[in-house]
Amino acid sequence: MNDMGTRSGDGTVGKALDVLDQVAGHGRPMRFAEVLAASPLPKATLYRLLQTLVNQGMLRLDAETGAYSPGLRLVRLAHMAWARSSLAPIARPFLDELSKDVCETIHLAQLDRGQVLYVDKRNARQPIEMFSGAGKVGPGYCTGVGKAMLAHLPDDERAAALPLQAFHAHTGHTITSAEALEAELAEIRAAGIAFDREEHEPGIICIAAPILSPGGRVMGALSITTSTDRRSLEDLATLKPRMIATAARIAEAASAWQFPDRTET
Amino acid sequence: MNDMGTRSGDGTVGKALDVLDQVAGHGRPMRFAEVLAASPLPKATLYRLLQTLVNQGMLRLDAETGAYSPGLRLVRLAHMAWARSSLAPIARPFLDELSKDVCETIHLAQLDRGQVLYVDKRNARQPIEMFSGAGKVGPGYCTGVGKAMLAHLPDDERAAALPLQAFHAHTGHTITSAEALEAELAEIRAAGIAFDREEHEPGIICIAAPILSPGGRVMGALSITTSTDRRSLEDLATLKPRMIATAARIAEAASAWQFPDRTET
DNA sequence: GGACTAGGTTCCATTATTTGAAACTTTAGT
DNA sequence: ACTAAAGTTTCAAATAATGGAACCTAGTCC
Repeated sequence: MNDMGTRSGDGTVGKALDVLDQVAGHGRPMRFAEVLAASPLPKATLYRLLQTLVNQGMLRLDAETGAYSPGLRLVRLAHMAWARSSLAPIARPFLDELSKDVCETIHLAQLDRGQVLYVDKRNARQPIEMFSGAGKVGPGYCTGVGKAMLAHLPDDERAAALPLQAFHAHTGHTITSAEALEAELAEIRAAGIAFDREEHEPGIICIAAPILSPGGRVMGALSITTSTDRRSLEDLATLKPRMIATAARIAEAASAWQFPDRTET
Repeated sequence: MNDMGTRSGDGTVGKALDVLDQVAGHGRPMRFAEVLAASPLPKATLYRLLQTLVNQGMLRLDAETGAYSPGLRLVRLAHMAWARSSLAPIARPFLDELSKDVCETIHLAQLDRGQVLYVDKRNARQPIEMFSGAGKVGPGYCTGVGKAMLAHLPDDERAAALPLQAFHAHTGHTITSAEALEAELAEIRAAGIAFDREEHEPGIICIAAPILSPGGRVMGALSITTSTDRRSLEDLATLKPRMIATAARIAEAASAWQFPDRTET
């Protein structure tokens, strides 16, 4: 519903993946007509595309209801992607430790096209909520992790990421312009830490630290979230050293995990 | 000019997904030349396909090393697929309970083209091993969950699934022919429960129950795994009532979760 | 230093694949 | 039985994919 100029249709494959996103992103199984209504593609084209995707196991077509839903092949790919391309497996022990330490919700996130992609999570209460946390996306401009990562992006990438932000005013505290965000990012860069001051949800605040490679590249970010009636921002700020330390240890572990190829300059 | 027996075939999209599988399935980032060597596609074609996949965020191309790895967009899709098309989110509380009850490894699995796809897992010791369990695939003919699911498949689907089995003799106990498997499946169907009698790994046994919809369709299976030096098969068998009960409750919860469409006949 | 080599990228005429309006079939509603 | 809507197939035209070969580029060897 926000910015339309999404992925430029990379030929047939692009279209197919768009359809996949469409169907997978929808909250429940979609009938053909529904998909058709939501897609710019003509009937016949869409039809064959869906057929192909089902054939490939990326979508599942329920014979009973004739509705499409994400296929199990995605779960398989999912595993591979998460296990190898995300910080989550590496960061897990550190998150566990931090979680035991401070009893608050913890997020581990990475940046994907200017958006925040949560790749792991620890809940205050529950031992662990598995996939339920991993894979979710959120806005970059009004979350702690988002701002922490954007702040430390190289100039050109940051310039590319800012126009992708929706700048929707979720609350009265939300930053709603690229200029204001740039200013905030500069502060965050200087401070080494980011805060979410009820910018996304009223009553919800967080402190976030970027995870930077030895070369200074942004690898991800982690955050501790709480609510204003449990803790104050000042209170959260006292966690800064622990967050920085944890972020550093994750970065170190991630670098060590690098394959014996060329490491960074 | 495609009379050579390509498995996928489905036009450009099929090829692209094959490449995706190839790269994601490989244990570590792949350089272009590596992918090329492992692919039947000509250089230029592969090159453009990879470009497209990177463009679409399904793969990531590390600028430093020029190596391809799974992209974060997959993680996003992953989440959706897992959250909506698998039993895992629904079954979680029941698995937790069962896990607390019996202190053994528990698996939740679904069937994907005759193969077992594990969608959730509880470890005996460790709190939870996250993705490390979900997304993995295993053989259908020599695992408890696999046999439990195959046993309750409708005749035509079972007939389609059996030829997909590898029937590799992992151990001396492995069932190595379709006929023998059919006989075992009939027994399992009658007993309502399946055992893995060291058929996959020596010393590893398990008891597995199918999760059947009210209409009798196979939705998945769950299993409790242990080793012969900790428990005997007879010992495991005493867990049967609890497994059946848990499976029934999961099935019920899953049915209740069905969207207000047409429910099963 | 120069020339060799392997990995990576681009060109472009050819060709297969995709396209989509429309016709057709099936399913659901009255 | 009739009608409307959803789903499926057809086929000529248009488009996008193809892949052999040329072309870079960076590293290596003599």
